[in-house]
Amino acid sequence: MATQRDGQHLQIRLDPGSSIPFYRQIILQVEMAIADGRVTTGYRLPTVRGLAVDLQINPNTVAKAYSELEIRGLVSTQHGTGTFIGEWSPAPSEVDREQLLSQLVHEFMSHLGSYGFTVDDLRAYLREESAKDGRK
Amino acid sequence: MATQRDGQHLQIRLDPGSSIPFYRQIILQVEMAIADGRVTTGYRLPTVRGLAVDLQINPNTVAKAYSELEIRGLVSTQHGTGTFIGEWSPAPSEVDREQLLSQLVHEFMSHLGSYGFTVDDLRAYLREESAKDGRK
Amino acid sequence: MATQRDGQHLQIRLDPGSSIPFYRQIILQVEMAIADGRVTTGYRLPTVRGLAVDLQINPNTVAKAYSELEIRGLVSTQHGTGTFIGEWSPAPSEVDREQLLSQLVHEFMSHLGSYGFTVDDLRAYLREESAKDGRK
Amino acid sequence: MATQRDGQHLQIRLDPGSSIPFYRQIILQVEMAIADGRVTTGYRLPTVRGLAVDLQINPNTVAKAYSELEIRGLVSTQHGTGTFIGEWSPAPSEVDREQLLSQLVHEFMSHLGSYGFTVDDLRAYLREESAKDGRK
DNA sequence: GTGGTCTAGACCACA
DNA sequence: GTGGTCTAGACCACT
Repeated sequence: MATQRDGQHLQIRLDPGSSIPFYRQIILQVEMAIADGRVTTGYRLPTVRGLAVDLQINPNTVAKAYSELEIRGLVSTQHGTGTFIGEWSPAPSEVDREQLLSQLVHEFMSHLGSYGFTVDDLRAYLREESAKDGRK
Repeated sequence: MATQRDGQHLQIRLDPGSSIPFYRQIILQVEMAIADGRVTTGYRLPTVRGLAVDLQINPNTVAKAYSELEIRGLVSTQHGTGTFIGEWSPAPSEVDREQLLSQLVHEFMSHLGSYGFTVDDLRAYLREESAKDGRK
Repeated sequence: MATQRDGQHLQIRLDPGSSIPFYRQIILQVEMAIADGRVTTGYRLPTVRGLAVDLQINPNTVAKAYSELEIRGLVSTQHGTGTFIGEWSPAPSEVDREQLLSQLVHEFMSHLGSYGFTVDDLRAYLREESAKDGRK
Repeated sequence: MATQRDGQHLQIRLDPGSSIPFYRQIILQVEMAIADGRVTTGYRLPTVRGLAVDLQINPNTVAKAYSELEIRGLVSTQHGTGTFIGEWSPAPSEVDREQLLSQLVHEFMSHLGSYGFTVDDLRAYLREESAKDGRK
């Protein structure tokens, strides 16, 4: 098990071949790490320069990613100290959240419909994804 | 009544929020409609101008989409008559469909994320929905 | 009255002497224009390059400001078309909003207290500000 | 009991969200406490280390603040004894106080803005509150 | 022409 | 050492 600890917390990797821009790949990976609970409030992200060297990209690109994360309230940055995972914004009532989710999903389904996908396609896809994650 | 199921065939809808450009959204929706048989050889696509007005976008954008569809051989344009689904319409591969679905889902998840929802919230929601539907 | 129409909608000006960075000055002025109702949903902001020339600053700086506004959901940008004032995000219930405002104000007052300011100082300040605006 | 009103004299609190750096927040709060007489000549400030622990910040930051206060002649440091409010403590001018208040309010408004509140919402709220207090 | 991304590099302020 | 701001300039994709 110990051999598996690597990249357990937050190991950012870029796919230069992807059409997703670098800064967005970083954002997505940080978001995922938060969603998965791999990192939580107070966790310190790699420094802008450090990550830039690691990924062999320009520091500005990392900074742009961190900056967007901060605007969204996912991380908070302390000048001269570093960038940290923030607290989750206070959740509205559970009922409201459920309603909101329902609305968002329905909008999305109508959108998927334009491409000929059905709810079952979505379910199947999520099932596969979850299977893949399990194998990893 | 059956003649009136127009919207069932090809109802193009754009998502301005998506990172997929308009012209590509149009292409994908036409492709997918061909793929699952909602439209077949000889079906007449909406006119460039008509669709542009409908979608409230620049006619050039529609034209670009149609043009690319023609290059790929999926549709053929009859000057002064309209644009029609071609005779030999190679359906997009399952892999392409899966990729598209994947991209759409990931974008949606990122969207959900900004409201603080996780993949698991989505899974849970779909599970509940499916349970409800079962009961009905 | 007609002589007063200038800069009525959105006239952005930078104060190079201010300690507030350029991109933030732009953000603040757009926010103000929205808050004042000088611009509303659908209003098209100056182009990135155009504004940069006007203000004699680097286009990237304008882009950074617009980008933050977009992340916050205040504007929405359409690639190749421009940047537009967005719709207001759907408001939660009035009661919740009132509670939220109350909480925020109380936090702020406690903060002001550390500097020796009182609620009355705040009231007086706002009164002056409103007087100034009226004069303009 | 009167000897226990400690927090009344000088209770320093930091706002990590503010754009005002920590060291400056400390300086301003000490200045303002002097200005409105909450602390006077001979009052002993918290120790550098003690305050750093309290505020959970780097001692260097507290030291920097105290050092600047000493340069301005507002406090004097007695090696091995502590830091004390000086004998001649020029109070910050009214203009400075107004500027500070202005900055704090503007920052707060920007904060409120991200929740969709406007200056007018704030005004309305304060008006209501004042009405309520009057009734009490 | 529009915005988006990325680089290189400079200078500043905070801890 | 940390992050923040700004410039200059290149290249790309969308309308």
